[in-house]
Amino acid sequence: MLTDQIARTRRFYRAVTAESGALDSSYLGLGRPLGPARVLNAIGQGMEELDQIRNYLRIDSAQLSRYLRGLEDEGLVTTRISGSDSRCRIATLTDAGAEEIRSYERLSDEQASTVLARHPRPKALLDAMDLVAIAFGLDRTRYEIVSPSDPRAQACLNAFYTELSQRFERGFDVAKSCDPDHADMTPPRGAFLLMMLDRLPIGCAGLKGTDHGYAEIKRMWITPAARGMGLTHRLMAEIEDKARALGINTLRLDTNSILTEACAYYRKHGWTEIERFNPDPYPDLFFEKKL
Amino acid sequence: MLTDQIARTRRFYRAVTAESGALDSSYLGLGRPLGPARVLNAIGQGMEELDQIRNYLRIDSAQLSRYLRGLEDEGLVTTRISGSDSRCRIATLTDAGAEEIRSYERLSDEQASTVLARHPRPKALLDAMDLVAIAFGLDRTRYEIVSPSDPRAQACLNAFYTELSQRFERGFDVAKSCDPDHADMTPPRGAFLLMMLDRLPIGCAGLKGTDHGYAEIKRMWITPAARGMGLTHRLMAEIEDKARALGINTLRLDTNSILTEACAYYRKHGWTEIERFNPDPYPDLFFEKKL
DNA sequence: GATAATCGCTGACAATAGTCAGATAAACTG
DNA sequence: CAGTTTATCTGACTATTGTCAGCGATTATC
Repeated sequence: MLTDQIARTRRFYRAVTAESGALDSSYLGLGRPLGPARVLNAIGQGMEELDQIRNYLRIDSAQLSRYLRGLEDEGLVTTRISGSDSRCRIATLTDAGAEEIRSYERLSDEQASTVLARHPRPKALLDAMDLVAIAFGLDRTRYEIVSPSDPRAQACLNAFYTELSQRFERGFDVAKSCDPDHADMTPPRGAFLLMMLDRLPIGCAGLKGTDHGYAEIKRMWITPAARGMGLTHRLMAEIEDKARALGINTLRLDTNSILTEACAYYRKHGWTEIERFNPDPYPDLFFEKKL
Repeated sequence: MLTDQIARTRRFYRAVTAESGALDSSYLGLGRPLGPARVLNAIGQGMEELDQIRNYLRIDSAQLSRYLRGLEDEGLVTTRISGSDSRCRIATLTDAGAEEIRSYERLSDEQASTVLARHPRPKALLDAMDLVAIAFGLDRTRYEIVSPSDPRAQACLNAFYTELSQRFERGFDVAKSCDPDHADMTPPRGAFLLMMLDRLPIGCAGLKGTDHGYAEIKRMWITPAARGMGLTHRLMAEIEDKARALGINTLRLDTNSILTEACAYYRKHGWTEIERFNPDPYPDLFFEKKL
């Protein structure tokens, strides 16, 4: 049975490497050799320090130097000396470079939508791709502090509310819940944290400042495809760090005993159950943690 | 929402290309440049005609020639002139070549099991990988006629029986069903057909010869990850071809009205409902088709 | 403030991959 | 059987990628 699982995994690898042959060559669709194209693309993804680019693309310093000079000659990239350490250099796209990146993006988008369009069950395929992408990308997650009204934050929140309304017997209506003021979840009073993989959010958590000597954790959510992989712990650790950085030393949160995984997590990780501290109708369990 | 789907698809691509960088270099783990390694591997996969190899690897004729000569010099491959067309050549692995392939296989197996071992929900990951692999590999399906006792056939049949026992209200017990004699599903009386993707079966169908002027289609099954993509039709077309080749001109089958997708398919594709023609307790619908 | 370490650059190669124009032999076509 | 097509191979290049040693300039270390 294990050999069967290995065979399935290898079949997957074969399928995607066969498929992504087409993807790799789309880099080349721009009529540029792979090396410089990858560098241009890395810069377009926001990588600036040469060190970072070298590390990501795993190319030699001499190689990168030559690629960069080539891209500079073509007027796609400029480099300047870093302010903080004048040994280091920073690469930036010129307008022409940015335009070239955009055309690459368009091409990739087209390819992606072709893949989806060709499939009779795009939703199932997307879910499967999410699971795989998250499984493989766990080490590349990043955090971002955004406004609670950021569209990516809103997307997470909507998914969260939808899930609550399905899990709670009597449904869930945000309007009836204590929806935190945006100001309370914005620095310096609080924060709203997104966990990102590539450019998509896979989880969120809100830190709501109060005037009562503690802050609350609100709207803690991880996308279903990413559950069971210890991401909750990472996200909580990250938001606790943020809280400490804001000078907060007591955290509270409310939850519902229906959300068994969450409750188990809190009990196991230094949270202690306390008395109800707000009138919100949905929660029935309340926790506190000293930082 | 569509842009979101595209972003998810592209995240998937990024994840697997980042991941399969490791995979690609495992080719190189053998200490051989990518080109010759790919050729060696293609031959190891059973590709023999140079034309076929060139086509699969998309490499130039001159290039392949040189790679082959290099592999010959190393004693990993021999080439001989094809019997049917002496312009063509056939490449075969030597023992040393086969051993090198095996060490590559071991490496790939190890990598695959590492990926699985690292994941907290290997079953979900495997299901997702299957779905993706099948979606991407649809054009590479092959058919194979095997004995019904072949382990791959047995794996399909067990999956089929398990599914039936879940879908039928009173469960399913093969022993109580009319389990066809293996001889009836073996040429020249009949056949057992596997639909393969890479080296794994994704579906099966049995053709059971009888002495009553017709043959029966039995044990028609497609793996869940591959459903909704028109594979039933392909598999049915293939087995009808096989039936014709065996000189069969009337097909019958039995099914249960619970299996709504299957019934809808039969009605739509030239099958006409007929009276019960066997005493099997599980089916309640009977079809016939003239070829 | 001397010494060591780091960063990016250039030069000099070596290895690998891709391309094209014939050459040769075999097979197909009428 | 002459002419054409096909499959493979060789030679001659070019393009691309990978590697190493060493050079200035700058920064870290003691």
